[in-house]
Amino acid sequence: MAGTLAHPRADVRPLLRDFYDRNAAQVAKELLGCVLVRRFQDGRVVAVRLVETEAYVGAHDRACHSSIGRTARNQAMFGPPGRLYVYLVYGLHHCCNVVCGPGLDPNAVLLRAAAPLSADELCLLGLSRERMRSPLHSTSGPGNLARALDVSLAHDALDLCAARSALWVLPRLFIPRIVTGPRIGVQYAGAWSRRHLRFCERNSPFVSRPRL
DNA sequence: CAGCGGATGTGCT
DNA sequence: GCACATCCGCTGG
Repeated sequence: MAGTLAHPRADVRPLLRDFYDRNAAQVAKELLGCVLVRRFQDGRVVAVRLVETEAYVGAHDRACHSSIGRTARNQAMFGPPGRLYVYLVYGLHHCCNVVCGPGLDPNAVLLRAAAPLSADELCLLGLSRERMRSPLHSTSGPGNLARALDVSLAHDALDLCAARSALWVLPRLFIPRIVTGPRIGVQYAGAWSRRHLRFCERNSPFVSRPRL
C-alpha cells in the first residue's frame, strides 16, 4: 500500500477494521470527509473525498437488504466489517457499500457521492501525482460513483483493510459540517424511510439530488 | 419538476 | 412466472 504513495506520511494510513466495527449510522457520519482510494491493475490511482453516505442500520431496518435475511446477494453484509458489499440495482447500476458492525451485525453504509481532492488535500495525503488519475465519470450519485471508480460485482466482499487491496479509505483531514435527511429510494420501508440516515457535507456541490 | 424508459438480477409465489 | 429494485438521464410541460 505504501507503494502507491510518493511521499507517504506516517500519520496517514488506511482506516483500520475497528473504524468499521460500529453501527452504520456512526460510521456513515465519520466517513464524510474521508478519502476513498481506488488502485487499478496498472498501478494508477483515483482518490476522492466522500461527501454523501447513507446508513443501513441492520436487520430491523426495513430499508436494509439484511432485513430479509441472508441471501446469496447480501451475504457480504453478514460477514466481518471493513469489507465491501456491492450489488446491481435496476439492472444497470452498481451500488458500493461498506460493511459495518458491531461484530457481525449486518449493517452497511452506502457510498453515494464524492468530490475531487483539492490540491491541499493531495499535498496533505502525500499522494503521487504521476500515479493519480482523475475520475473519468461523475462521482455524484451511487451508480455514478461506482462507475467512476470501476467498482462492480467483482469487488463484492473485497476487504478494505487488507494489505495491497484495490480499494481503501484514508482518514479525513478535516471534519465537514453535516446535514441529514431521509434516505433516497426507500419509500417502501414505511417509517424507516423517514429516518434521517442520509448524511451529506453541507453545501457540497457534489452531493446527489435531491440536495439537502 | 414529474414522468418514464432502460435492462436484468433477485426473491417470492 | 412476476413485480420490484439503496439509479440515471432524458423528455415535455
